[in-house]
Amino acid sequence: MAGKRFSKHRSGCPVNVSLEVFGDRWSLLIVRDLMVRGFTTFQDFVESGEGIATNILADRLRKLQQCGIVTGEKDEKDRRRVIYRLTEKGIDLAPVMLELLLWGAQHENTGAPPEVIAEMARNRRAVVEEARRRWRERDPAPLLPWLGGTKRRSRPGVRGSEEARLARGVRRSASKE
Amino acid sequence: MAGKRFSKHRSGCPVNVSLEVFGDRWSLLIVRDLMVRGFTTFQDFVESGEGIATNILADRLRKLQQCGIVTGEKDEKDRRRVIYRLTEKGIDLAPVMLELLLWGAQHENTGAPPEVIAEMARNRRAVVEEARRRWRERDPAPLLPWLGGTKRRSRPGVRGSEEARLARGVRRSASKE
DNA sequence: AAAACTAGCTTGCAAATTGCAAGCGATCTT
DNA sequence: AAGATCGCTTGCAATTTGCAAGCTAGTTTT
Repeated sequence: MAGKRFSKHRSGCPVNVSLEVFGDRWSLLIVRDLMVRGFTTFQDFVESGEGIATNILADRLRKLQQCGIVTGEKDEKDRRRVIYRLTEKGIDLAPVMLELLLWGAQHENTGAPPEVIAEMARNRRAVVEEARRRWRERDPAPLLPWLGGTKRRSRPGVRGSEEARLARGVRRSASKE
Repeated sequence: MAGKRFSKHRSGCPVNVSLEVFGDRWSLLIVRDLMVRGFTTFQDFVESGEGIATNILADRLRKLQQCGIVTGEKDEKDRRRVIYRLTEKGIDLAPVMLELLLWGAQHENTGAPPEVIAEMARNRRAVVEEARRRWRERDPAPLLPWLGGTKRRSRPGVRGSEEARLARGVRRSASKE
């Protein structure tokens, strides 16, 4: 009960531990796609624009499962498929993801519309809460349509000002902040 | 003016761009040490516990300077020394760092006192504002004493409940959130 | 002012990780 | 029964890392 400290980690600093888990080019992109783009299958990631190699993808999915951020279960309807989902530990990365997004959008040359970014920065809580809601209710519609890979839209036509509503903090949880 | 999109990046997604800048094991640890431990010199990082190799350190410091997160200027008093500091773009990573810290502390086995973490989670704004204040005023005292490498404490003896005060959000900026 | 020392790198090299292409077994589809 | 598809695995070359050693400009000691 009192022998090993911080098990396998190089240092007990939480920042270091977090980076040991997903401090590389790909892990958080996978989490992003699960969280924000409604991806669920291996194929989704392979076709996902940034061009991850399949061996790396398989490796990262395995590691993310091992540390409890992602689950993978066989699809009932097509037994070849594995359906990947975020665990609660995984969806808890939403604030990290959001801050990463805001920083990148504010300081680098990205494809994100500045007004939307500004609104998101103003309504951080609402954005995170919306991400959580989608995860809870397994809503597969992508959270940020301007991200590009808009596959699997639920009802085509309802979307379009989705990100604007979101950024404005329409959801009830946005009362204070 | 209308030729190349998103200059050198693989995809215009802000998350991807951010990860291209500091998505590796070491970059954010360097930023952390500059931000919360008051590190300023090459030597500080070398002795910093996690054991970064000097070639990697030199490389990361160079890259962080190239993308405007860090500056390096010769020390007036000892011309061998280079003093590294965060730019404003660099200190803007404080929210990312905080969320990374909170996630790690809440979900992994780390050395962070749970009560302090809980308080920090409750007072995110105050913590970030305190980090900014220290950066603005060039206050070299480490922000998180329990992080370990407590070098260069300003007045030894005043410390000890520093992190507790911080977490409780003592600073004026913590009024709402 | 010579010798010894220090800070911040650079270099060389072995080991690990990555990217790319091809292959493979299990599961649909026709 | 013959493809096509899905989620991987394997092989291999290229890049990146970790470790030790060296090197240069500036500093302290003698």
